[in-house]
Amino acid sequence: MPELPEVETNVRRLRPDLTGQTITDVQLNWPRHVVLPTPAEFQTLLPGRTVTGLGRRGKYIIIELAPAGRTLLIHLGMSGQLSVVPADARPDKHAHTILALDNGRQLRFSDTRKFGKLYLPVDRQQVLGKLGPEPLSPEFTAGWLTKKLAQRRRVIKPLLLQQNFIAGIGNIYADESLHRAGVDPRRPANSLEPAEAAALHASIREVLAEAIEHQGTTFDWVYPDGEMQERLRVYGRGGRPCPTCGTPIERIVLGQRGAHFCPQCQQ
DNA sequence: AACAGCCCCTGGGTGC
DNA sequence: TGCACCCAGGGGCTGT
Repeated sequence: MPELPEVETNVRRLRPDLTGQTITDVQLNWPRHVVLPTPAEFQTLLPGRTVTGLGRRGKYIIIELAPAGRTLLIHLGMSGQLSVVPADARPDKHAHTILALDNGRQLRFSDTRKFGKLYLPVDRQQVLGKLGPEPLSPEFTAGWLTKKLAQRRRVIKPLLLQQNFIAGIGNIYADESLHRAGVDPRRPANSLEPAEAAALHASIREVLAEAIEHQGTTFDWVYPDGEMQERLRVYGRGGRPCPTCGTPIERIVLGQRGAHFCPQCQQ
């Protein structure tokens, strides 16, 4: 499940392959991936535009284009993957959107579960405007988090997943951050003491930064579960011992979503 | 503001 | 080997 670190890794890998390339053709094999404008407009607006840079906001990939006036935004959903390959590379039955580039290569968007989304807005704020702060940016401070948590009665774990609260945290890193901070995922946000909020702030940044660091070396984007599991302390480890204290990890459902935590370490 | 419920999808897992 | 079934998950939407 691509969260902020995986999206960031994608951006870094794609940047050298895409920057400076001009899109010559758009193939839409699953038009419903396109949220806006209409698939037909998407198809006519892209050819002739050149990629001038790549960025990220939350879990969105931002592809800057020239001439300006439109920005390509991609959300990978749960199973989305992007790759740049030669046009004659082996066809991929899940490559639902294919952008032909003028260097004979293609940007392929594959998404087996089809939760991904493509946008080509005039104003990117139309899509990104409601997102909360970037957790790795300077504006995301312990003070900010402490203040915001005090204002919310919502349970902390589902709150961390709200993209309009903080951008980029998904189920995996929410669970991992709470474990590292020693905070029970069921606690109301406003029950956290300032010291706990500060610990959570630090944990979120550490967990995300470490994950980004590791994508570069071990994470081959197609999840090699072995590598992945080793790194995760609670996520997906229900029933297995907590790496810190040995107590079996519990798995419960919170806000319609699986939550994993150590009942001993997280209070 | 909060939250339950539903929907979109499909590979992978389980039970028969 | 195959079939029926259930589930996870990001996020948008509706209804309470």
